[in-house]
Amino acid sequence: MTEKYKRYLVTSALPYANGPVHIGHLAGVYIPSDIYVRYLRLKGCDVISVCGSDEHGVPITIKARKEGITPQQVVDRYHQLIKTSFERLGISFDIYSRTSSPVHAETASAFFRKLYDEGKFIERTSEQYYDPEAQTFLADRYIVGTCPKCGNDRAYGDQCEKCGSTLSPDELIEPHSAVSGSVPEKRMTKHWYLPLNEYEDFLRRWILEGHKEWKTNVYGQCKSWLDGGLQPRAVSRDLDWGIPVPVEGAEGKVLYVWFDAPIGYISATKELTPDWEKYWKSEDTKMVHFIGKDNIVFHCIVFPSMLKAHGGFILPENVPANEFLNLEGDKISTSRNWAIWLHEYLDEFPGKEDVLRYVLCANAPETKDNDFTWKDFQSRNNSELVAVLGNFVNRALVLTTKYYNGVVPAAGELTDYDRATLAEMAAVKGSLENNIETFHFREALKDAMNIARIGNKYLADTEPWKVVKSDPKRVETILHIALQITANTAIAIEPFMPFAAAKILRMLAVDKFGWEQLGASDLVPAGHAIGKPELLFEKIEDDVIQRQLDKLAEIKAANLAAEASQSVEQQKDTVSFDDFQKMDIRVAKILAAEKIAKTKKLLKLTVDTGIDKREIVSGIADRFTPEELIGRQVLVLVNLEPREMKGVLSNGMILMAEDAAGSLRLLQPDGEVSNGAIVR
RNA sequence: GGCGGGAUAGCUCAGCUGGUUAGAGCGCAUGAUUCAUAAUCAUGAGGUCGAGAGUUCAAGUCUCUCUCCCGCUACCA
Repeated sequence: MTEKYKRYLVTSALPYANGPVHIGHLAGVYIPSDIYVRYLRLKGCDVISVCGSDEHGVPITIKARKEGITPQQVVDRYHQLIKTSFERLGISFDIYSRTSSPVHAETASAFFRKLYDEGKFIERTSEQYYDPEAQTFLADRYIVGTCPKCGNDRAYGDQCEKCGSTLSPDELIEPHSAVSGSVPEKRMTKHWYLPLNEYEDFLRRWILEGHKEWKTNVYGQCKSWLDGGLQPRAVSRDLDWGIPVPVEGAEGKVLYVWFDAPIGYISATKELTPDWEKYWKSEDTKMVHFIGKDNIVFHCIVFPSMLKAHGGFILPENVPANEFLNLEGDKISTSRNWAIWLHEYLDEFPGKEDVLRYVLCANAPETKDNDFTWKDFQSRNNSELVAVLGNFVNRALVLTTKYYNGVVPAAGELTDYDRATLAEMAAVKGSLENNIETFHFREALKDAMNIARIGNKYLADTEPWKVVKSDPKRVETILHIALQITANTAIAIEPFMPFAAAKILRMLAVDKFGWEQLGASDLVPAGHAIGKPELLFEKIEDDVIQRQLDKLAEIKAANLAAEASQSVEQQKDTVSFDDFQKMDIRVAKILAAEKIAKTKKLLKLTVDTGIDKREIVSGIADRFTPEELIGRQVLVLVNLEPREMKGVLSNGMILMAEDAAGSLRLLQPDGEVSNGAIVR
């Protein structure tokens, strides 16, 4: 399968430079991509691995504003941190660039301009929120208000971070600008859109017919989008942080971050090599995008459409997207600090880069979301890395040192068992290659570890420590073979654990091998002096793990405390008695309740308000069943402006009490009163 | 509600185009062993393959219905 391609271009999702990298990013994207790339390099393939920081977009400007620094300062900080953390973990990008680089600005700008000039965009004018005081348009993120769902008074126009619900700015209660605090108004603004719908046929043929081999999660998601019909997507935004739209009269507009970010792969390649075009424009290049599942649509639908619209570029041959990694049973969350940050791990576990690489690969969320636990981390280190891999290498080296003073003995006549063992070792290669090339890295890692298992079994079966007393000549052969297996182990684990591989080579006092030598039984020649044996991995004791668990427990406690302190909202502005009197709240009885079809949360309630019998729509179906509501008396705001939802007219609002934890309660008179009783 | 993914031994996961007694690693039990970081090796116990129905000579593997988890999405006054 590799003959068809002369070279490889491997991209890894650009980390967003508003925070450090955590284990979820690593397991999902960077470890798999690095394994793939290291494997190809070891094979001698022409391969480049490109990545960089994604440094534009609204969240970065918000973070900057919050901290009172410039967006550039924010991205400088995280770019540096991310770049060095990757290096320390041995992630071997050929280039780690950034989207604020001049080359990128030029590349993205030219890309846009070409599509613009060729009429590949459509222009649309629409209403957007505008801050009259700061004289700027406001992205949804920049509009702050009270969440209609949970009452959080710091919800953003696109999402409430407290209850997690997705919002639009129109839904916010008392919306105001995060920039100036003024009340936003709507103004007309012009933007450019990429008409994805025009690429539907091409995408269908290319993905649904041409790439059935893609992972089921990727293929399924693409199919879902294509079947749903694609819409034109805006490629520009009103913002002052980003790459200016290179069109006359587009002042104050920048390229939308999703448009500019993937072009970052191209610019990074340009920065890496003047030969960049052969990687991007030559049909005999195999391009592979490593991403997380949140990025599937961009990399399979949007970016390919961009490339197609531009013309001249190749398309990805595969997009191996992983699912998400959880941490100790809970979703990893940057804002809640529920994560293991790479830079912290590197500081706290010096010399254990490979342990993290190993565990994250062995437990990678390849087919479904997975859970990282410290206990599993410890167990994999102690009973797999130490006991199987480290132990085997140590046994072979120590025996050689002990019996032959560190000089590799010559092999005599091989027994059938020797030959069978060597054959078994050589057979690993095929399976290992196949698994890596089809992106089954968990299985591939097992294959690599198998070589050490074969070695342990070989030593246990041949018992050199016993035979040395009766047949010292035979032991020379045994250890010669054990050392060959050791050298093979170093080759096989290199893509996964480069540090350990290098250490084995150092202890064997040999140069790096090529991938094609895997399976060979003449890697370490007789008479060669090996180095001093050292431990490859060390045991991790309970107290180390406990410390990490304690740390997480503290974070959890801190989060709970923070939630509790926020749980009681501040009192709202005073209202006049007149205003209060305008609200007509009555006791009403729920006569009927039924779920509205095609919604998850909406209930259609028929209530007797005393005044009349009317229908009210309420979004509480996930908390209450119709049965438990019928017959109950509740409080209803009866003179609320009617509103239609899902085709049902809602005449009023059921009043409920909800606390910060999201617990929802009906309000009910403490005894039966007649319907229509006034609440005041 | 719509769409996508997942549900297989105590735990983490393999099981390709349906075909002999359902596999691996860890954990557990028993035995062997002591070169090795109490590390290894062998053997074994453990599963009505989420539930139900169907197609078939034959289903973990195909079809339908349902349940539960995880995403995305939807007009949650």
